[in-house]
Amino acid sequence: MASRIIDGLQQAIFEHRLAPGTKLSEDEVGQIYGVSRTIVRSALQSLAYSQLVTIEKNRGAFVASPSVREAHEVFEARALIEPRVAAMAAKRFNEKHTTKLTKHIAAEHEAMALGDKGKALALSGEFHLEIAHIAAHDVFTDFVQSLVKRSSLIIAMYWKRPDTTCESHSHHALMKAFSAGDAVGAEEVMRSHIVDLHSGLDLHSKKPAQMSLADALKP
Amino acid sequence: MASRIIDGLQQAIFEHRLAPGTKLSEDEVGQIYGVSRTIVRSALQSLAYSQLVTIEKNRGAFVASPSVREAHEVFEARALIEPRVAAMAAKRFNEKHTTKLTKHIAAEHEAMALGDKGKALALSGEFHLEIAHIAAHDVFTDFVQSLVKRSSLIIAMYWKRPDTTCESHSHHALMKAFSAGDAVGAEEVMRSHIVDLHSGLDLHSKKPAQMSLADALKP
DNA sequence: TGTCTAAATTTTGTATACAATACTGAATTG
DNA sequence: CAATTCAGTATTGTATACAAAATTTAGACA
Repeated sequence: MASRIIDGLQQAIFEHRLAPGTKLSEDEVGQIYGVSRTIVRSALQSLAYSQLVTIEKNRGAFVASPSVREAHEVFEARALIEPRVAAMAAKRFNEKHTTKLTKHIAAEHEAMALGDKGKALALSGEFHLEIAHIAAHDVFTDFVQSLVKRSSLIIAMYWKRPDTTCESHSHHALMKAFSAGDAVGAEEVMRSHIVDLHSGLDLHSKKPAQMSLADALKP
Repeated sequence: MASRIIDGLQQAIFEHRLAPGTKLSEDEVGQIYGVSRTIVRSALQSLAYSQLVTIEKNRGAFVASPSVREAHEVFEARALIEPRVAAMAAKRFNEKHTTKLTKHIAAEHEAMALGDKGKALALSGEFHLEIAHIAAHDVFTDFVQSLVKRSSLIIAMYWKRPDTTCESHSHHALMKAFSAGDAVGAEEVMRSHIVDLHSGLDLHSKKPAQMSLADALKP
């Protein structure tokens, strides 16, 4: 099944084990996962839809290397959509959601304490996706999922301070607004949280390092 | 190339020549377009990604049949995103855009006058997409494109009055706001235009006709 | 008749084979 | 020595072949 390959590549991209620009040869990927190119092609096509991979005709697939401009756009989109989603979630929030999100925040803390940056980043993204699920709006959920995935790659590329993840505070504040059923508050907290994330990026560097070159140094 | 098949199927879906629920057999589609199943599968996967087709494991692909709920969600999303896009477009608007949109509106009028409902619907969707291009925000443009496509299918299924298309007035008002560089005005016109479209749907019917049954009557 | 079962058929899922295109590098030439 | 051409190699694009699953059909039985 292709989903195993999609997940594997996604994870590797988010954790920067596959650097932006890296060539994803169909044969190579197929041998690693023990499947034929047919499946790999399907997986790569799927990853291309979610913009984590770029496919060039007759040249193959590469790990995406989002531009500074694209990074801005993704966070502008999040700043428009997610506050609305948070407001919707606040209106539907109940006890079950509390326990689920609480666990999530705890897991984030733990990952951060252990210094597992990759896992912390993944969990932080899942938190936003979980909120969309609570809002129970499939169209917005799809958008948020897409934006969160792209953000994971963008953060992996452009995050200013490799040490800090600095998220948990906002997530706690969101929880509070949800518990109080405060839609307006949740909306505002979410907006400023997204703006924070956006401003935590270093989007002034001339160009993202073209990793395919770095890769070329290897042999 | 798969794009020919994607376009062909899309057009057929929008124009209701392929009814929601219709089975899209890989072999059948492949023979029609003179390509192998490989290409057809790729095309169907692409259409599934844009939600115009539903793929069920081991059962195949079917023309999507968006639910009433999905219809509401799509237009709610449009009502959030497109006004913002319109405001951005208003700020970047110039002469070249005027001529392009004017032509577009004329074409819509013509199609409507000729009673070509399918073409009028397609042009109306393209108008919204054109605005997104003017706004020059790739992320929002992708979202608008996706939403417009889904809207085309939804309108084909749920539109109240088969005769009226009733759009051109709003499109003209949008043009006016753009020309004046009036971002706030454009935003508001767009919002009410989307709400109009939304309320032009008949979303009270118990269930969309399951066309696969109607199809079964054929032989 | 109507329903259940099982073989036969069709259709999708996956792997492989062949074709077309792009990449690599050595030989050649200015 | 730089640039260029032209094989040879490697990789992607597409078609086909085989495997697995679902659907259909036929027949048995009540």
